[in-house]
Amino acid sequence: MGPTNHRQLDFDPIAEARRQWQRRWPGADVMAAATSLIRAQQIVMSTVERALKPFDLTFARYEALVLLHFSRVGRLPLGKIGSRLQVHPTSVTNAIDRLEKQGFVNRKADPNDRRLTFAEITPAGRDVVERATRAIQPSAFGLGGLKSSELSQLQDLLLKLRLSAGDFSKPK
Amino acid sequence: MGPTNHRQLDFDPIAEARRQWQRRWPGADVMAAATSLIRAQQIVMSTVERALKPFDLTFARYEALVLLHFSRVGRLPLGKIGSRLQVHPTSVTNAIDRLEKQGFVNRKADPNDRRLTFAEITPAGRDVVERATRAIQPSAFGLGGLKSSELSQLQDLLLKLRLSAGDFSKPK
DNA sequence: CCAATGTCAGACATACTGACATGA
DNA sequence: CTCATGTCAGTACGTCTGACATTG
Repeated sequence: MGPTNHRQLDFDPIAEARRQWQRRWPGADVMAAATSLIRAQQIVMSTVERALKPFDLTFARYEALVLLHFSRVGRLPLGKIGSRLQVHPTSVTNAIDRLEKQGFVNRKADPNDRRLTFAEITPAGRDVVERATRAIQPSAFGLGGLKSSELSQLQDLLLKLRLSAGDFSKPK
Repeated sequence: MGPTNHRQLDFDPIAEARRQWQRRWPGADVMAAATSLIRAQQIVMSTVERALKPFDLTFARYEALVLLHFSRVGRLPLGKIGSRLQVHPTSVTNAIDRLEKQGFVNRKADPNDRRLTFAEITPAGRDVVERATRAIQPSAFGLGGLKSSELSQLQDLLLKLRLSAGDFSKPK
């Protein structure tokens, strides 16, 4: 997931691409913004994964653990995890398989609707989330270069983007 | 790569996560921004990949083709492609293998330094890039919801982020 | 001898498809 | 019957590690 360790370039490859793109095609600005977004995500992702590695967690599994940790009773049906995290059902099955092997969650059947499978976080699971989260903090998710005002500006823009793309429907 | 088709949520899962995070851990704002970034990237990525699918191109291979198309003589050493696109050497080998099988690039040895391998874009390659790019345009890379001023605001913030993370060294 | 470049094999992680069993 | 939920097998892709041959 994380991108690679590479010699640093001494120029902005995106600015360069934008220049070239502009010569032949429309939409150079959208392209540049999109590419920047992708790069930025790679930075964030690799920063977090580096911090999670000692705990043998990937970001996907960490996210699932956090979600369970936050849930009222420490358990959620797999389907709900998938829709919250926007991942494919089979990916959820896979992630939970892994977490179960690691002893961080258990599977439990729902007595009421026996089609459902709950994933329930274990004490060991709660423990790693806490420790992993502490390990992530100093890296600031790779966003340490932004001021607090810039962070919220960024969030606003991304929210607008997500809303327009139908990431979720208008709350209230 | 694109994330999944899912029932739309009727609330913002990130806002919800931020609320919960804030109760127990510091850095809720950074977390929310980072998560938003990841989601936004998924939107952009899946939009582009959807548009590229008819051409049997992935985003990685499309990027490589664009890079070659933009290059002076239509050819670059594999290593250069890797550092520009920030991908692992083996990923480059892999992508070029694919593109070669598709007839979009050829490999050529460098007569001067025989350690180097050039990837050279073919006429068929130039043709798909052109067509694929036209196919992407209407989707605006998933960024159609942002005004032009917002796009450049976003770009500025991401540039700041990339610079602070050492994505490349100060130009000029 | 040492460094750089590209390739290969093997291991993972995620995503997607299609099929399926279970149960509401 | 149908629909929903989760699982499984199989496929594809990209990333990474470690080893290697070639060449400068």
